[in-house]
Amino acid sequence: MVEKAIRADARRNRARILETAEAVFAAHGPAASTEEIARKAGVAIGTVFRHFPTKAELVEAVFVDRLSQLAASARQLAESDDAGAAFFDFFTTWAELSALKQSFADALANDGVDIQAAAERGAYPAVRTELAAAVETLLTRAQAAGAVRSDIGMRELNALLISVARAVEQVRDDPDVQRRLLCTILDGLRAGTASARPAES
Amino acid sequence: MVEKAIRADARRNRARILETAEAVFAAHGPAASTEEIARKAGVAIGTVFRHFPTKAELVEAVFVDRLSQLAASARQLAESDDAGAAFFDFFTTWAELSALKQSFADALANDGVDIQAAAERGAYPAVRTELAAAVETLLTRAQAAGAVRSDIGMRELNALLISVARAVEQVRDDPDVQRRLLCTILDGLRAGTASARPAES
DNA sequence: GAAAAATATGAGTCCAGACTCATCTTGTCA
DNA sequence: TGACAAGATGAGTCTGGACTCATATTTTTC
Repeated sequence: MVEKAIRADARRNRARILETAEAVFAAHGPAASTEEIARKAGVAIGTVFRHFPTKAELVEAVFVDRLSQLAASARQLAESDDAGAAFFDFFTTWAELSALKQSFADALANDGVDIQAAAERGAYPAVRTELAAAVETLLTRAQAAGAVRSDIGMRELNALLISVARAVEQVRDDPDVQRRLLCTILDGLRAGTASARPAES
Repeated sequence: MVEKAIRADARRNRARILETAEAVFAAHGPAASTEEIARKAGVAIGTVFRHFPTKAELVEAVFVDRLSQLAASARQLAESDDAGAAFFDFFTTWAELSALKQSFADALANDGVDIQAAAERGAYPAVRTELAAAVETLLTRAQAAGAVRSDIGMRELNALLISVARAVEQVRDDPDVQRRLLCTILDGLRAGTASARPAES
């Protein structure tokens, strides 16, 4: 069962393509041409299609990669003692990780318009579910701890996360603006904001 | 100087195309094909190109239309006595108007990626400036009245507006979720949330 | 180190969608 | 109502970008 027949250069190329695709999608959105990715990765276009038979699969691979990172981060934070801090930390991590990934937010937003085919099968739905579960844990615990307003659920949070990713990216040139923006949104999420308003850092 | 040589049917067609384009872009994003718009508008594709020589110009026309509406709304609200309410009302109007316009939010977000050429000339920049000015008035007055936190400026607000448009649209199927989402964001914007927290409606 | 298998190459195919234009139709105006 | 210019038509052109495949290069294996 241990498939070990992958040639070393093939593995290297695959990683390189994935990496490049991530950067290119971030810069030009998922509409960026496969040819550009191939060129920047220093391989022929045929090589890209060998590893990712369709463009949708390439896009999917990039997202699965990102989502995995975020899910891992969420799971780790879920073990923290301070449920409130864990929640807000995740939100911040999310904003940071998303900041450079325009296409990421896009694809999440329409969830299956750009990557219809891919969204139905493969690793994508699994990772997405995984992430959702981890985030839900964070939210529930933070609400139980009285740190987050209790009138919102996963749908609200999801929509908010996606839009935060976009908003933050929009002002990526100015970290101060980013911070204030994030702070504003987080303040809205706090439970009965009258109580636990920490001093501005 | 009064150019009055526009044939009646031409004016009708133009309006029809604009209207249809708005709907189609809303449904499928700005990548929707010109041919589809022509078909749904009941005209030949050549007619679309007669009125809007390039696709970018068609997209621009649709946005200018929307932006004008919003600018008008903002200007009107700016004359209200209650600066705080005016600000929050505008936010709500914005969210509603944006709710059905995916491409609208997109185009605003990247402000000149999809419509590069168009953004540089024509009515677009003018209307955009107009809207920005009206919104700035609303913000400044609301802050002066102590209704909105004073640590944010137009950049933060802008990014927030765009993200709200997206977020709201994402959950357009559920008005309750929409309301809670908007409420969360507005709460974050209020000044020293400790003071003026109205009862949950 | 040579055969075999896996992988890389990139010119070429194919197609969708923007845009053109020769020709036909219709509103306008006297 | 006739004439003519503005407008409409849609088959056809052109282009960019996804995807293929015959051939050339590696790796791997023994």
